[in-house]
Amino acid sequence: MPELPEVETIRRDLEREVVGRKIRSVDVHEMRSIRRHPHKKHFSSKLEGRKLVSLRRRGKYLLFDLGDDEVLVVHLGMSGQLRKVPTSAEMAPNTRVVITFTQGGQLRFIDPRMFGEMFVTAADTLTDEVPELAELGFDPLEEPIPWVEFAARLQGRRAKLKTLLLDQRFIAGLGNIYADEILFEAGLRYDRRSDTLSSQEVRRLYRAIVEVLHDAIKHRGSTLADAQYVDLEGSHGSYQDLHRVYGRDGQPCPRCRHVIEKVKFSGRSSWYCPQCQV
DNA sequence: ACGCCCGCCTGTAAGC
DNA sequence: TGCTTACAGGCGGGCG
Repeated sequence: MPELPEVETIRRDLEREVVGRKIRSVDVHEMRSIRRHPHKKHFSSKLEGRKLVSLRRRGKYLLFDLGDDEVLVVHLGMSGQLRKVPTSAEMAPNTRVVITFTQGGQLRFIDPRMFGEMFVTAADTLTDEVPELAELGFDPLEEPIPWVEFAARLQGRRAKLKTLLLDQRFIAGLGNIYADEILFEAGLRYDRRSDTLSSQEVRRLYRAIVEVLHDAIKHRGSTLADAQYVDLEGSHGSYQDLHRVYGRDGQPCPRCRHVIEKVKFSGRSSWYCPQCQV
């Protein structure tokens, strides 16, 4: 799915193209995509007539401020897309929710696998009603922490590094692609225990997190061969061309030329260089 | 508290 | 060619 760089790319597009607009009508084609609501009307009536006042991102969540203390929460899951299209555009397969604006144009939520979701909730009870948001760890770009604090948090756990990077309660926004790319950049193995890092290694890891994410945003995220991730306009990202280990088993390491390996780690694929990641 | 597995879904590619 | 299986960027729950 979209990870932090892809969600941030979409957020910036939405800010320019959609924020400030007023919602005329909402069509829900699939209950599963609004599964926290008891029925379609319960969701659509909370949006119709409202304005998208502003938009924030926390980790992989998009939070639209609707005014009147209400928030539209969007999580794209594994295959979710948000597309801004003219009202006359043909309906793409797997379109789950359609939001029509008063000045014309639509925002469409397309999601083949339906792991993504949208819901409206009160802003002041957001964290009570949505525990996964309340428990979200720091966002490395929106709420960076001092590296000594990061060091303390790593020291306080005895988990493998990749497990921690993927744990949204520890750090918000990373997924399988960027966890692997960050660990490569930092020169650290996926299975290195978090409490064994030297302070130099902690700094390298923190710097790698920030650099890889910034770089990926600069290139508008990663679109893999399945083309599941596209931006608001339907365009691909280009950061996949700069991946140094993800999906590159059998190819030479860009740093030391040793062959990149692919392993299974807690049920999913991981790529790394066995020579320069320690 | 942690690690591991499953289920949630559809779509695609690889394997037989 | 056609069927089966594995796998895919996420996440929550349950189990030992």
